[in-house]
Amino acid sequence: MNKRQQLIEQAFQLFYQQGIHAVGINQIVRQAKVAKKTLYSHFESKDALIEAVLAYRDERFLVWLDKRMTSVEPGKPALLVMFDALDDWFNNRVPTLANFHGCFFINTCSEYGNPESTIYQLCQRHKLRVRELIMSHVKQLQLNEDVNVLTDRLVLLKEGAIVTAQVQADKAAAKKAKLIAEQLLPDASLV
Amino acid sequence: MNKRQQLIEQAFQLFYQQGIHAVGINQIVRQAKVAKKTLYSHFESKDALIEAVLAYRDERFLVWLDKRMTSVEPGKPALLVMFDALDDWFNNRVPTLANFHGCFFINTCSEYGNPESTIYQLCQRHKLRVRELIMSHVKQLQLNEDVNVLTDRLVLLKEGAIVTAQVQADKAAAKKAKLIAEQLLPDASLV
DNA sequence: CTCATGGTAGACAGATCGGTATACCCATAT
DNA sequence: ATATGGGTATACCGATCTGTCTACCATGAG
Repeated sequence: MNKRQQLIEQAFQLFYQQGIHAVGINQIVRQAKVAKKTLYSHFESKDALIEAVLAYRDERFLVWLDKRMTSVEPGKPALLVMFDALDDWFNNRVPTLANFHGCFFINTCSEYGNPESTIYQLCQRHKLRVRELIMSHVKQLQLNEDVNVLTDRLVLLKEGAIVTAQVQADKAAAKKAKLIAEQLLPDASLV
Repeated sequence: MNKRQQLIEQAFQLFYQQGIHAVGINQIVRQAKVAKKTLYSHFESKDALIEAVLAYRDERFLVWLDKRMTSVEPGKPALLVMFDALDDWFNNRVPTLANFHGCFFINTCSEYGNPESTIYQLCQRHKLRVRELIMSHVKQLQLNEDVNVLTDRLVLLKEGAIVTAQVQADKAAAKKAKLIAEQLLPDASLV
């Protein structure tokens, strides 16, 4: 019973469902069944807790996506299965990621308008890490074209799908994005 | 000097740059140079003000986008110029829309997790209206394919570009999305 | 046994929140 | 001449926020 982890996980749940500013410290400690003093012995402020929550979610999300993408043949299948994974996420078939409420990092950036802030930059870093993961699979395609270009396009489709699934409540957004991705990826996965 | 409008515009500026929850009523009236009582004579609560701000931005954005898209030949050029318009927005070349801080409606949904709330639904409605605008131009293509499918794809690219420009600070996101859109749109704009 | 450690429960402090009330000002229309 | 409507400025209310402090409890090591 690691209190620190308990706090992080409970804080994430609340932040993700209701937004960070809308959730108070008292609510977190109450639901985590932890004394307020314990929270402040582990984290020096609410901001420090938020940063820990971002790191936790970053890790969770990347491990999950990496596992899904390496569970099939490398190259085109791996890139396409990413959209199947997103589809599972949007439709709440991934308990690890909690009930879908959009991308936690996009949401957090929306709440913290200032790009100079540590919190904002942690969100950017997460997106960069996801991009790196996708790019590593794009490289397996062994294309002549620029790897960055194709990576950017897939990332853009992914972000578009996430936001559409959230705001428009379009649970089929991942499937739609996948169809576009299929058009972007060359038929011969390995030359 | 319409005080009501003054309040809406100043509130929008602050909400858009800092997030709604992060901005207090006192800050709004101070910067709008309006007495607090005047605010509450025009709006019965902060939520009512937020709703008015959403309606204001909805109108502004749609008029702007509509003008841009009808300023060129209908069909494919109109759909592609949308991405040029987004590019201008992302790079702060559209004073009407204020300095780019992502999509105000996506940001607001991120802060108001509950899809049942009026505020959330106003955001959805805005996105639906933008979709309708895009679809009206897709129809001009006179395609055999399903109009909804192509519309959804263009919307997805648009959302992806907005989020990428915001979180990743990728100011070229619109140009990248445009290249994908060109690939999706048929060469012959009118059969 | 003793005592340090890490925990609980919750009162408290100081600031700020949304919203109301008071007191005053001033232009215009009757 | 005066009454009224819309505005200003600001004190105030109760609630809630982050963060601190006090007092107590349990457990395991020396």
